[in-house]
Amino acid sequence: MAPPSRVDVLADLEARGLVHDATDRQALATRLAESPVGVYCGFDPTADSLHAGHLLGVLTLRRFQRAGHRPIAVAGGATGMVGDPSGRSDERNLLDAATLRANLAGIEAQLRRLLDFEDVAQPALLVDNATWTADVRLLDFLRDVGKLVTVNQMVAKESVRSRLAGTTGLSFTEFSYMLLQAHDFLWLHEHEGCQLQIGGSDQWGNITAGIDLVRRRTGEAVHGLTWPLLTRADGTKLGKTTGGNLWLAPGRTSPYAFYQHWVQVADDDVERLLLQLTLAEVAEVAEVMAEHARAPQRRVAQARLAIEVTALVHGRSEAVAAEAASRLVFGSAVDDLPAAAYAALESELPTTTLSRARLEAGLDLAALLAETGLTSSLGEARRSLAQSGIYVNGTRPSGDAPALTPAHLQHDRWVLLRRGRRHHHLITVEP
RNA sequence: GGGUCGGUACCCAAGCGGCCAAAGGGAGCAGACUGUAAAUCUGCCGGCUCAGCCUACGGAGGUUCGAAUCCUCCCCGGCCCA
Repeated sequence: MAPPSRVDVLADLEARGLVHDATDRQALATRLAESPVGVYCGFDPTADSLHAGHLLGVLTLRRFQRAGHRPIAVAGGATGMVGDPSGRSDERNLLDAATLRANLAGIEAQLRRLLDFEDVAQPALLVDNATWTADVRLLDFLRDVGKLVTVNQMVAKESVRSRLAGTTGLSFTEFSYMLLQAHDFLWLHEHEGCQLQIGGSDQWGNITAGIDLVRRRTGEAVHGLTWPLLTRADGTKLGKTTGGNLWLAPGRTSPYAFYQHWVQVADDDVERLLLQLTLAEVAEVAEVMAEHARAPQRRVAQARLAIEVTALVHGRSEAVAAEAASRLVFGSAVDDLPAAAYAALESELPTTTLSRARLEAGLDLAALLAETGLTSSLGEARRSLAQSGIYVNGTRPSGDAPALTPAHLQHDRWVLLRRGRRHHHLITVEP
């Protein structure tokens, strides 16, 4: 099925539940129909990798691109120096220049892989707002930008208001963030033909600040659109794992762990995630959901979500490998896997290599669990053991101080450890 | 600058000289039930060489047999006044 045309993007976004707020929808629709427009979304380098939350921005840019518009991804080399107060209850710590540079390089590389720069009609554009901001002189900025914005308007923005009302306060630096972002929109409008800024709903205030600035400076009407923040059905934040964020960088969150996160998504969330985090057409998602409804225990919707999102971020072959490993490990007969299966698991599961000598000497299982990181401490290892939460090759060990011995080796080489229902770790012994 | 209130474990939040590794809630983890879902019930939930010890209640000192709790100074934040 063909992606929506230039004209229907809006309707498609709405069908996916991706429109939280938009400026004059009629005017925006008209403008989108007229001719391709530049669409801008910013990504601030708060870490050296993007995380699951950023996927919405990336994908929405892609949706516009597929519909024939021009995506402009802005890496916030300038705004990242200041820190966006939106949606935060306390003051950010400023990043030092070296960290910022490293972060910027990290997310720029990811954006390059996630967006299409080859597309002949409307190749994506990736820019760093530091290129047009770094050399702006303070006095010029105050005269050209500051003069066009009243503090009254700024104070009225939700992001500022909540901080003024809260217990933490707001530094002038963060207060100014909005002006920088507004200035970005103005610059992109004047130099790159940008007509539309998109972002999460927490960006609404910053986006409208930019729209106002453009109107005052140029008299032209530009547009804004936000999507609802990515949350779970129960309202809690999505894209967080136990260890923190769900990162796109494979070094921080392995493709297998990334894949697993999406397979484990709740039924109540899976449809929305399919709509919002994959490029599958709306009608197709409906089909998947219908199949899922017929046999929810098969979890076809979650499986589809996981493979799609993982493929998007890590590439098809990584996604397929993660899926295959998942099937092996969550399949029924874990104690009867062929050697080839174990070999495949080595590159997917977190793995620890032990010397044969250590194993022959007899290894305290609790200590090993802590060593491998399957449990976060020795204490937790003992607790899990006592609570029957640990499995060796799919079987619960018995006894007060269970040990790992050569007898546990499968194919004379591997042991599969598991904590709870879904945390696996592979032990490999040198041949 | 003055006054005042506050800074407790991942988060919120009690404690206000010993019974405090610190109530309660949330999050998280495990078990039962399941479908790698939700809901529910149960247990756990700082670390360790684990009947004990160590680290911890913004920071540094001090009083005391003993301090998260009292005193001094400092740092950070809110509010009010200037």
